[in-house]
Amino acid sequence: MSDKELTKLPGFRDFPPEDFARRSYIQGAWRRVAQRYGFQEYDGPPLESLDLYVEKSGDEIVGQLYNFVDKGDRDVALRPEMTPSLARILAKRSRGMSKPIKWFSMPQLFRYERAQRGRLREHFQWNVDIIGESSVAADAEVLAIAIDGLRELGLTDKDFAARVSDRRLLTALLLGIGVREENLGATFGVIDKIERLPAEKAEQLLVEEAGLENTEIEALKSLLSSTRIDDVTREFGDDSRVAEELHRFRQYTDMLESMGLGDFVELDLRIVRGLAYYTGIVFELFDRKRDLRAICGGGRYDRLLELVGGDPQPAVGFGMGDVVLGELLKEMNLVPEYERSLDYFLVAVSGEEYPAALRLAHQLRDQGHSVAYGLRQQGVTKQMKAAAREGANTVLIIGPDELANGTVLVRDMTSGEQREVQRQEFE
RNA sequence: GUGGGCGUAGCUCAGUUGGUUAGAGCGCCGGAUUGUGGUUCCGGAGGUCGCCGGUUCAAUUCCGGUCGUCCACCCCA
Repeated sequence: MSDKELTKLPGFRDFPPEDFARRSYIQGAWRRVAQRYGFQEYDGPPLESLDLYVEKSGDEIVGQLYNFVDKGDRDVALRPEMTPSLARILAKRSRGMSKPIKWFSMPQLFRYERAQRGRLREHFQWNVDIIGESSVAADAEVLAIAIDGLRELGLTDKDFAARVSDRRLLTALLLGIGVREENLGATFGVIDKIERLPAEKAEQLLVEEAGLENTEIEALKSLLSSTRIDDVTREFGDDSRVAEELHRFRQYTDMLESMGLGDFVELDLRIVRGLAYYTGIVFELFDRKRDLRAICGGGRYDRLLELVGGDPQPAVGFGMGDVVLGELLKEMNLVPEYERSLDYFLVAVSGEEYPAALRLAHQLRDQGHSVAYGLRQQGVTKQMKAAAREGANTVLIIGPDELANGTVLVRDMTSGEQREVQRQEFE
């Protein structure tokens, strides 16, 4: 051993069994829900070519890439998000696949930045995507899955909500209130962070960076404070392009309403999403108390497959990380207590019975039961303690008497009752 | 990347106004108990007081640096 202590890298997590159990609990819920919607699981490599991200994901992501040069002189990066990999995987083969393609994954993702609450250098993210379907029903399906993923973990509409918007709708609205086409990008940028800015600062940016006039700013403020589609329709719906976008957006929310998920969904035009590749409906899931960062974010990205060199395919999906979600679950007391559990624990009283115990243990294992026993010769007390520690439901005791009689003492560890049973009954 | 809090046993923490052998609870190991667990009792192991340097007769304690961690900011898939 070196005298220097080996520690884990900053921002990375260990998963001893208690923590691994929590991770499995979350991932199990994700997997069940995805399968319930008919989605197929896939994965890709954790290490990708740097090029996959530098032009497609936007500067924010590239600045936080966990990247390096490998021994083959290749510029590589640990994947910071899954969508580019998905696009790459599908780029070549999607042409021959029946549509829509409904895939999900739970990749471990990486970024290089200082760790803080809800953000580490590594996390697991549930990714769910529908490729090859431009209908708004696909958008609704994807949001429904995200919501159900949280419902599956015991969260309700009292705990979280989806804030939804549509970049196409927002574009039409901005053009409608007089924002010039060349200023759209900058305006989006300011809207994206408007919640985090003081009001004066936001207005200043809208004038200086987005080139907006005062009247436009007033209209924009009214827009962004709208939480009901009806209000937006009344105020801005005369514009034919806006009306068209509103129609689709209403279909979207109506579908979620029909599913019974209406109470989870709120219009919020301030949701833009930082990622460069989103093209349509976008959404984020937040805890109601707003203590935490976004639990989940997603939307439509119809251009991405084309950008990575594949066939153009409409696409919509989301990513949900395990770190923020884990904190919310802990806060809500929705993480089940970790317990070991075992069907049977065998006790050999004197050591003479060890061969018979091994034989019985293996018969039970062949039948599919979980079975353990002491791995060294110890007194019965010790073995019973071990049985309790491992969470045994039933202890099977074989001593000299049982060995002679061909029986086994069956002890129910919950009730404490025990009875003698012929060993053959377990065969 | 910037600023601040914190770093003492496996875990949660106490303590030392600078002074000999640094403590508790929980956990772990052993025993009470050579055919019976979860309770109880007794005993034990486990610490270079994060690391490096400075001040001092003497540093776990004061000072500086560094690393780690947490929080906030920047940013946010």
